[in-house]
Amino acid sequence: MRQAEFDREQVLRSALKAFLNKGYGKTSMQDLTKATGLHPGSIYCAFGNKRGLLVASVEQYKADRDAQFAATFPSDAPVLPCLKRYLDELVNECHSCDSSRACFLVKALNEMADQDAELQAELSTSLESWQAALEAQIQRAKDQGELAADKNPAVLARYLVMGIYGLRTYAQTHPQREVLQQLADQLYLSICH
Amino acid sequence: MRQAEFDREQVLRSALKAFLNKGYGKTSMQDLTKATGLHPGSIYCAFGNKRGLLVASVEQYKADRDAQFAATFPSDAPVLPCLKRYLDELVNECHSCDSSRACFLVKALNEMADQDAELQAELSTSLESWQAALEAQIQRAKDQGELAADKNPAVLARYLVMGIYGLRTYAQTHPQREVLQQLADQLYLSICH
DNA sequence: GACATTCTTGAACGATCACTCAAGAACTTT
DNA sequence: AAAGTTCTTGAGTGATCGTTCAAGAATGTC
Repeated sequence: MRQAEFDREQVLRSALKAFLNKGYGKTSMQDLTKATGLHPGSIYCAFGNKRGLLVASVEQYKADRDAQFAATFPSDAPVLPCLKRYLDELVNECHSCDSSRACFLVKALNEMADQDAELQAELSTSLESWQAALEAQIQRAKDQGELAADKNPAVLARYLVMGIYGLRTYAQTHPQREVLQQLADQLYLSICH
Repeated sequence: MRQAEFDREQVLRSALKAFLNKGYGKTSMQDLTKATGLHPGSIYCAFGNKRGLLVASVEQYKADRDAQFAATFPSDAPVLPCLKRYLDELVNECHSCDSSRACFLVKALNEMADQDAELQAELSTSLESWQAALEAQIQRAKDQGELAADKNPAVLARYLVMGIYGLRTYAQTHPQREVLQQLADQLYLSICH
């Protein structure tokens, strides 16, 4: 017996970065071997093919984001300050130079949806569960009296998701911190009134 | 002398549709010859190369959108009803089956920005001038007393652009009319208070 | 109707792509 | 330390890509 020599999570994060930089279609296997340090044969042994590496990268991304989400919204804390911090972190991420301004799920969806129905379905349900998690937090805020009783959490969550999509897109032409921060603040106020 | 046999505008709209369907990278010249009815040589004669066809398509798209914008915002009409109608048309467009849910400018920007700085700059300025046109309308609404005097047109226009980006992205996973219409209405209210 | 000019046609080219596989390297077991 | 097993290596494969170009078709001029 002999164990594989690479760290799967690290490989997936490297691949993800490569995909984010160039997009799936224009990331060649050569790019991926350089980014991950793995040779073609190893990649095909571990992930089947290029698409398999993308799928695995998506899952890793999802897991990382879920962990980050849970850390930002502790279950015993007031919700609205956490939401504010969540948006501030989003602004930071969009402002930073590395090309993680776009959400990987949305970017993959935009590029692949027309040609890969299966992947589209998986990405859609991931985004759906993210929206559901936001909705649950808004519901909790309502239950705790942080939000007016006449608010509809489902509607607010949808609007919030739309706003975050828009913010990430806007950041691609306007990465200036002040602009993004102002937009995020307006979005926050739209939710809280 | 002999004139070219194809209608340039129609060719560009066909090419644009092909690019929108598959994305620039995955639209092959074979796809483009089929979509436009032109043979490779004719395309290269008229537009230089594949990228040239994209650039020309972008310009055609821009011109078409500008005309549509001018038609939606007549200079002698009240602004807010026009804005409402503008958003309703957007909902219609996102709801329709053909794959024009994404703005071509944004789609191209997302796919090409990292690899084509020149195109990125052109797309950015196009989007900028669109935002400026929206800002001018909002300013006019303010001047005509349709909006409160303490509103900042530049800030509102930015927020509106962000919201439209978000709506178009949201439509890619949720093309249902009711959902999109509700989001558009919320966005409209965020602008008008 | 014949010549000159321009446009159209589509087969062919080099480059690049995702992917394969047989040989060598490295680790575990005995 | 030697054998056995698994992982690693990277040159090679067929397919597809964007692009070219020389020959043929169609138009305008005399």
